Amino acid sequence: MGKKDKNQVKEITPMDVDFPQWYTDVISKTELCDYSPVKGFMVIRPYGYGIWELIQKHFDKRFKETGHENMYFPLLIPESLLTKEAEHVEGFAPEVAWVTHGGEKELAERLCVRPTSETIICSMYSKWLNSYRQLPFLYNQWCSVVRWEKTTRPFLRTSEFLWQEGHTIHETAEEAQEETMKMLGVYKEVAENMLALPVMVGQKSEKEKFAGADATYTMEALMHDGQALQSGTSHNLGQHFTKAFDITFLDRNNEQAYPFHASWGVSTRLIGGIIMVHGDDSGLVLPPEIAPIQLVVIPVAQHKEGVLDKAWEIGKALGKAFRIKVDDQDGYSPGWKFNQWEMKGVPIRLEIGPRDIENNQCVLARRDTGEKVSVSLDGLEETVKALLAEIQQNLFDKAQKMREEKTSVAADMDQFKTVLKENPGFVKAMWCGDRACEDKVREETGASIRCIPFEEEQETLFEGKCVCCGKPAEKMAYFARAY
RNA sequence: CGAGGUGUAGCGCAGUUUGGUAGCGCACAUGGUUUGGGACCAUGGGGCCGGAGGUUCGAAUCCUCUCACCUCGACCA
Repeated sequence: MGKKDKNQVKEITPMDVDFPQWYTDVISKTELCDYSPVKGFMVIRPYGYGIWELIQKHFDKRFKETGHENMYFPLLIPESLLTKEAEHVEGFAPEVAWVTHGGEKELAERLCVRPTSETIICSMYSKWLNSYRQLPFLYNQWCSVVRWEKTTRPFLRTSEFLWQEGHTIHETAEEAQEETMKMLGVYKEVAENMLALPVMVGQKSEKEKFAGADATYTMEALMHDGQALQSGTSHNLGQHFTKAFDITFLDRNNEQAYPFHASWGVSTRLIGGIIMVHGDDSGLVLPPEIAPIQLVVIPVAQHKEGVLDKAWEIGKALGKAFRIKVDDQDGYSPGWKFNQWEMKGVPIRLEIGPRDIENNQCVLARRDTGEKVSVSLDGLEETVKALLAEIQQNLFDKAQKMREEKTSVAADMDQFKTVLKENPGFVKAMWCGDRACEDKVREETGASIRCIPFEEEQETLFEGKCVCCGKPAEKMAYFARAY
């Protein structure tokens, strides 16, 4: 894009100048969300909610394909339930909101607004489960949760956020682990194929794991500014909650046993990830799979005979196969519309004017590259379909390339600091497993362990010496500063 | 919760130092000319200057106290 064009989008601060400002500019100018009267609570506007609905659709489809059913649990959880699992309450207590009154009357027991639903769900599971024949329980719920955050940012960290939480119960530890890994795999697949977000997957350190889990697995995406975003987590909760909530069943040996539990979630934070991975100085760039509008038809010289009719004819035909909009607003120049829809991240713009109609063609402009081509109106649906697929793939490839460019290795602390400063992003380094080393890296560099990759992705760097203490280390970890 | 910053029309800002009729750009409305990368002319509507106290003949401006929001840190999806 030329200099002149860049200057035309006056409303958005360039990324290089001020990345956080760029982010807030983009979300407000594109009307994804707005601030509400209550701090930390955001209003998701139609365009932003449209993206969320599509994200939901893709994940929900895969959840159902993997055997899960949706359900819904209440918003409020009695204090006595929340406090049953010790690690869990310790982790969440500082950020729960409490309901103390019903009308004017003080409640006998205060109720918390769910920060997550393990406790209320397990309290019900214990009523429902009797026999191994009923297992596994494969349930999910779409809802919102509240965590009273001190610092909030739209989509990335809000006091209330929309998410899904899957809660499954299994006969054996192996099955719970299998489910945990399977859902992490589903997350990665949808993130990469539908949201075009390349993610690193792996395990969280003890320090970073979920309060009340045996193990937490995560997918981590890398943003344009080199910071990582935890984009989804899958927890193996072992028997922490099943024991605390006395969930028991008669097993195959006719003995009472505690089952094994897994939970997994993704949230509206993903929208923040999409913005910060794909966006540019002109605004949003949306992957076709989750774009509320995949193609916008812009009539040129629309006052002229036949132009609007043709635009609508094309729009209606394409509308059967794609999510489209015909921008026939009067009083805005085509140039203004071009910029407007570019800012909104619509993958393809279709221009149709008198010259095109004469030649039985139209102009297609792609958002990801800015490239414009004239194509025939014959076979247009196929052309558009292929182009959308190409854009989807290109966005993923670009993001992956960016991540690779922003990934460094470090042998020791000095090198760690240098590479992180010169090329902010992921730093691959050996880690001995000691909490002290993890803390020290964090303290001195601001980077935390984002994930410890699985066997197949593991490498031994620098003769297996811990980046911090130099002692033998078996595992390589991905470090980064994070949102 | 620590450190900075900002609150004036829907949005972006000037005006505050030195108190004296509340302004500019964009957006909005109406009419007209335009329309292949943010068109132009004319006319018009819109404000307890975040809130509460105080000083003063007079406060957006000075003083005190508050509230909200943004950014950066510490903590989390």
